[in-house]
Amino acid sequence: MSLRMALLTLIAGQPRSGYDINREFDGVLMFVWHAKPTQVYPELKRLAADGLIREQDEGPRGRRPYEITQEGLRTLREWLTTTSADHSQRNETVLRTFALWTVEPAEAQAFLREELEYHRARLRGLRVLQKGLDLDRPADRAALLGLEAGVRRLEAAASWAEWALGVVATWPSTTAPEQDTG
Amino acid sequence: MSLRMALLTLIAGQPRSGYDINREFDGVLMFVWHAKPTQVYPELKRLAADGLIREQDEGPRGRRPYEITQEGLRTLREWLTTTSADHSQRNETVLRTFALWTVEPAEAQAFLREELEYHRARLRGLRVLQKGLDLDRPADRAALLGLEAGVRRLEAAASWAEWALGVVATWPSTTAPEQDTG
DNA sequence: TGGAGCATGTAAGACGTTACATGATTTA
DNA sequence: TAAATCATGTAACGTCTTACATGCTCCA
Repeated sequence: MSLRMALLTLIAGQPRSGYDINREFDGVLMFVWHAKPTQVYPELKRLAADGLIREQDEGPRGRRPYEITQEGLRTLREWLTTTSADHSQRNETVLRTFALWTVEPAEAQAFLREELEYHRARLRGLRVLQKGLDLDRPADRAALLGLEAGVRRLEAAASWAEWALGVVATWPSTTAPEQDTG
Repeated sequence: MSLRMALLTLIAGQPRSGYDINREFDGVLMFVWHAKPTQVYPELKRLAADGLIREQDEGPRGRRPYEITQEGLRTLREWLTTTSADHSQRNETVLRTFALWTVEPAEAQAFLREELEYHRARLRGLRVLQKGLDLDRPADRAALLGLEAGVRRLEAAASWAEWALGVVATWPSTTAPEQDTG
């Protein structure tokens, strides 16, 4: 259900084609929602068939931009005000962390260093995007909040990885299990 | 693929039945991984058929606890060391945030207050769990890192919601659009 | 003119959820 | 002895991914 709402949210902000949406799913929205092109295009057709979005005139290079309809906007508002958010998440970084005790501390540290680097790089990207917003546009004012959520999450993830690296440094090797020194 | 790894991770930490695992997916692991009982039970059967886990003697009340095998542990280590984590995420709270400009500021604030309360409540729960860990057990040492990741994420989410409430307070009503006062 | 990227799609299969089913054990 | 909870499952359906297909346009 939420893929529909993700598409409506993007198109409500400004008219977009499937291709535009796919680029967002690969970029900014990677930490919010994502879908493959093969899922996006048929869903856009369905939204149009249901009257929630409308195909605009074909743009350059065969683009098919969609705009939101009154009915689409109404559906989006209803979703926001009458249903509550699903808080269940899937986070592979944390899942792997729970299994880290099964590998050598050196391997665990390699994993954490990779995570640290990844989150730092993403953080830089988000901050650039945040500066590009036009706060006179209501949709961009909301995007500011959304991007700030991403920035704070990435900062938390990066500082966690740094902290975890220090903790793992104190772990005994798995092949030479801990022994008391008494 | 990662559901298998989530199950292996849990069972590697200590033997567990499907029921145990379902309770974890509903509780601690809600921000890490989740699956419904109807997906968990068949997957456990498959893992056992593949020799990655082994059914122990039937416990009280018809419980069927599984323990990890050497082959299962080897598979888990290989996953950790030879593949890298998928960082794509789905976060309905942030998705909804991008659409918040379509509703009245008062409705947006109600949403943010609900989020704030939710994250604060979860945070308290995680901190209790973290205190219950036995750091002499390697699996619990890894769990400490995992739970800390959750704590930091929830802290970030709560402080973001507080900040966002302040920002939304400055938004003009959608029915009475902004006008310059000059 | 040939390669990279633009832009949209179909089909098959894997993964995940919802609805439903079953029986045992503990507690009131 | 009735209700709540424990504990495991099947079937149908919906969502998402992977593999494959097509043609256009920009740039070197």
